[in-house]
Amino acid sequence: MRFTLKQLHYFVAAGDFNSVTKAAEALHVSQPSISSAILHLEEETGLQLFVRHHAQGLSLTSPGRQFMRKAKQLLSEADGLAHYASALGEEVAGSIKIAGFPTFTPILLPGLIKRFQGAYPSARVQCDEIHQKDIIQGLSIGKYELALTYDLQLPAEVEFHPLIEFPPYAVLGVDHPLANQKEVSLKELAEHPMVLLDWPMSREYFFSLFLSLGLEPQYAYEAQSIAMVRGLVGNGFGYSLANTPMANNLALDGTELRQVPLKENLRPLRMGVARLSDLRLTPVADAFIKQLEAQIHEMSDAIFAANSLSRA
Amino acid sequence: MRFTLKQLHYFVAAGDFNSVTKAAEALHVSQPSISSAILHLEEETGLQLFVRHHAQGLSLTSPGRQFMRKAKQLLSEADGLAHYASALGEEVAGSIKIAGFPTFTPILLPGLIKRFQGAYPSARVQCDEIHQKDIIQGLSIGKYELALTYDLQLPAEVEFHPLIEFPPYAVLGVDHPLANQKEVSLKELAEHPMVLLDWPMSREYFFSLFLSLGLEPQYAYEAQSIAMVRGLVGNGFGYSLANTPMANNLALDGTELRQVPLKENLRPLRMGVARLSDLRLTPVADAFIKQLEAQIHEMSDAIFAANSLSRA
DNA sequence: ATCCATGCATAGGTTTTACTGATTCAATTT
DNA sequence: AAATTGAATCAGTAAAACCTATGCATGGAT
Repeated sequence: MRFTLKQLHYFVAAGDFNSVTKAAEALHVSQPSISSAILHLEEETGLQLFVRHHAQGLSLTSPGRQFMRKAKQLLSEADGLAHYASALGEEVAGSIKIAGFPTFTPILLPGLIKRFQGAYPSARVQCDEIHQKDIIQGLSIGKYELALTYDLQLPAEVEFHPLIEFPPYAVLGVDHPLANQKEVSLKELAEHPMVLLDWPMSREYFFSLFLSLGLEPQYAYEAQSIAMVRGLVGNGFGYSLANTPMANNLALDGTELRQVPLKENLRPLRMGVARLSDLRLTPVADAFIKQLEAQIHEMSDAIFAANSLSRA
Repeated sequence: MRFTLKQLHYFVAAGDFNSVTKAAEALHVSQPSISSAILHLEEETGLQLFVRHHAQGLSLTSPGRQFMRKAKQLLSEADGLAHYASALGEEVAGSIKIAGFPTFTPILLPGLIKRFQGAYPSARVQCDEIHQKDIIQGLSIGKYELALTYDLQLPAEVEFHPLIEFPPYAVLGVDHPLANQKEVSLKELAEHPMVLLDWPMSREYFFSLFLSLGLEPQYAYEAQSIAMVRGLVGNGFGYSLANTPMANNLALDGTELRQVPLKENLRPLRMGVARLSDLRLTPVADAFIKQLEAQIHEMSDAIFAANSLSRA
């Protein structure tokens, strides 16, 4: 870098006033400061920027005027950067990049993002749907400012704020022998074939539920997506277990599903916001968390209503 | 200004390398220099730009990444300004603003500008047609880098390079009693009414020609433009005097004119390039002068040919 | 014509900032 | 446990930015 923003600033002021002295007064610095900034720029660019008039200031040369036009532009862009930075630090503006665990993200986030961007139009949300290991990795290298996930396998440097608990429930095809019960026990289910959501953390969690009661599930199918699990269950391949409440009881192929609560009081999953504990949050992130809490609050009512319906 | 380009540069390097130490090596400065630049920017913007990882460098936070994007942009624009300045100083680029005396400017410049911009496509010429007083004023305040004018009334700080001499000649309507002579003397002309080009410097110059022979012209009309002078002469209001050779012997209204040389050996006008003596010329200006000299050279041949024709 | 005022440039000295080498501190790897 | 990595901190120094005072050339007033 062969010049500083300060030098450009001094030069531009002198050019605007056609006077070193007036520029110095306006900028509250001494006259030699302005003078030397100009001299430095002239030296550096090899251009004669001003014609000096004895005892009556100076005036821009033709190249001086051309250089000044561009210099002003650069200064205003530098100013823009300063404003941009302070906006990032003080206002709800800019973008936030977050990670979401893939089970509930498609249910929770679309409405939340809509709500958030309605409240803060100059903010943007970008969410990656990824698994716990990548969430933790992404948080710790600062790739994501926040993550929406379960409090499982989180290391010490990640801070977790729980928002809602999801107890596990059974998902059954309408033709399943247990589909019409008000409740069903894991013990009963263990007799039947199960469709497993074969995801890193989910797999162990569901297995642990059976294990805690001394049971062992029979896997009929290990599917890689929730849509596939629901399709398989809808087509009678077996029951499945889930935590994330879903407001839709049709699989993608239109087959019908039942959500049935479990008799046993099993360890629920706690969903919440995870963040790096020593990372200062931006205003966007703070605002996003607030909107998230409100959204969860409203949704738990809706979920409760939906659950009531499915029970009826 | 709350940050310097250097700080941004250091920060961006650290962001690119995800390492303070690597950035320091790359920029050939010490590691604390980079560190403090980052700290300063974080302090100044109020943003946490990096997440520090013990013993394994650092990584950009989400706001850090956003800030870095803009910072890189600003740096590249600063670089652009540096290049722009050095182009102005070293290449034939940018624009040149010149002044031209209004008599010959419309004859000389259109072709010259065409030629010049053909040779240097990234250069622009802007010419004001103004009178001597404004030319001198404009040169001395650096408004014009060059002026094409006569060497009359030029102050000491203006340097003049003569290019061509224009002897005065008579302009007559075809029906003028003296129109068919090969040559005409001022003495003869002084008996007839004259159409005067009533311009500051021209007025005195033409008068001085008569004065030098102890004559006095009779002004029939004092016109404010060359077009008007030619129209009046063409319509028989009187003769006129001119220096600037013109390749067209029709007035704007189509009436015909004759150019007749003067018998007396009168002081010609010297046309040339004027510039402020202590103003360093840009490469554009230098190139323009060269093109001008070539143009004048070619045109004097053409003018000579035209004059011969008018004599025949 | 002389004197004063104007305004940029320069000089000398001081304060501020920037930079470096050495060290510390925390975590990671061996 | 020891060695290594890599950022932060510290203290000393070099550089730069800045200010006051002065010089110098000119324009305008008396």
